[in-house]
Amino acid sequence: MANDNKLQSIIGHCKEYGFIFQSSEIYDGLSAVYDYGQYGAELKKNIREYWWRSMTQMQDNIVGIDAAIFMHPTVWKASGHVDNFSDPMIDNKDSQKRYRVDHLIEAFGETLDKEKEAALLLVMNQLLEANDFAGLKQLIEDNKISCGVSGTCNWTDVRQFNLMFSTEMGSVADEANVVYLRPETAQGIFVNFLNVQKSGRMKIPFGIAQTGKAFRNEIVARGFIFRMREFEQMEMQFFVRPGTQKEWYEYWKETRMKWHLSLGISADKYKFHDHMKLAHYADMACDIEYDFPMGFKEVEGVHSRTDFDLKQHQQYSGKKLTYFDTEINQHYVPYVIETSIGLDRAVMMVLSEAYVEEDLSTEEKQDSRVVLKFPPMLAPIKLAVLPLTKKDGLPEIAKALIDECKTQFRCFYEEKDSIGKRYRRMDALGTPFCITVDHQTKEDQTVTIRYRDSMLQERIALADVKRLVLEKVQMFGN
RNA sequence: GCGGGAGUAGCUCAGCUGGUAGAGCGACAGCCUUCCAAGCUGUAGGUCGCGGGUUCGAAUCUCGUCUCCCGCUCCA
Repeated sequence: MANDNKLQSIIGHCKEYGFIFQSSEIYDGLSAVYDYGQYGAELKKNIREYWWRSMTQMQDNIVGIDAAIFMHPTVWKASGHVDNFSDPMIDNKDSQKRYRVDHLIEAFGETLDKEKEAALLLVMNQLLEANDFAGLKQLIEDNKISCGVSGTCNWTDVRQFNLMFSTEMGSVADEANVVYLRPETAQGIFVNFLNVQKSGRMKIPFGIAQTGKAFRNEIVARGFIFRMREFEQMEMQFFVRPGTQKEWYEYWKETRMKWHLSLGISADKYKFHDHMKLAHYADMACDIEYDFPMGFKEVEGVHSRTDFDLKQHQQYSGKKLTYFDTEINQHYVPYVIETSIGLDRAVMMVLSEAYVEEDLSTEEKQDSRVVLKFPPMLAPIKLAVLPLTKKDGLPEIAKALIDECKTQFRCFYEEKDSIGKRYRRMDALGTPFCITVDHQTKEDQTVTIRYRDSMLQERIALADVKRLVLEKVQMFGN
């Protein structure tokens, strides 16, 4: 319950302080679509940047690309999304339970003997292939398949939910011009596999990374920015020699977990969730789950995708997508290990982790603050410079310091209200460092630096500010 | 999609046995010149989510709709 309140508080805080707004709010909003505000955009950009540099700059054998959202429609036939990304569903009217039709029938099949089960599944698959929804409903009714909750056979019609958005390309809106908004970014990498490998003279094992928007027409999209219809993925496809996928899968599981821990988040907030039921392309798969305010939920997936995708594209395009491995003198279609993290989920994770309501009450008075304890490298604003008063030349000194620092990192200037109030405002935005310029600054060129998390203050030389902050906000220290 | 809850100022909410809106905080301007919010003065800001109905009159009653939250469901 307290966690429900925490999610509410975070959502409210995000809106009030310019991190995340609902899309089209003045028109009542658009369901499950959100906009990033002035600070949210900075935060998101910083997380993306940290991921990008971790996965490209810091790696010897991974390069980044930026593929288009639109792709040839056949891509999605080859990937299996046209056929598998839409699930026929049926509801039981009495229990209000919804089932995927294939799951419902398969579960019933397991109660039959082997022969009958096989016959049932054969019929089901034929009907699924033909998109014969009436036939599927008939099949359910003929077999008197009942709802596990209500026990009745009072079913709605079978309905289709296609999770891909589509639109038309070109001026003529006919069937031939339908294009999809990509439901995942991965295919942009697979179709460019040879382009990158050849032009970059890449040798296996190597990886291709990219970040970008993807779109899914979720039936129910909820949980703030956890499940949105338009979202951003950050993913990397690592191409390996067939047979070595197991070791690389383990390698990337571990490497990606280290990345998460490098955000300063403790290990007990994470767990791996191995997939028992694998997607059609995978031979091993797991999720990295983070303990969100609403419980452990997937933030990242690590999948061993085998050679499924490249083989499919090879088949559908008629183009060879093989690699010649000079070490073993062999042509082969590489196997792929995928790491795929939702950027918006990462934002939500970082926000959940950072958001703290602190009770600062003393015997004399009640006091509290809301503080976002972002890792400094991710904070939207790195440094606030605050003149203690707005006269006696203090603002001039403060502004000169800002001018000195703003080429390197985001700064914020504020002279209104009491110094304590300004500190608290910066806490609410997650600014890790505040510099206060006072009268003593004019005497000895020192200022007060105040730390967000500890609220401690110390006197440092004005000339050292830029270097000190730069050291603390860099992404990769020594 | 089903069930439950909610929508009034930037935020938290009051007003809801019908008579066209208030508080606290916040914001802005000024005073104070203060090293951890809540000192003083002043100002701005709301067709009460949207649409229809009942009524002389609707924030209030009623119907519809949109959005958000929770649970179920779903989730490559």
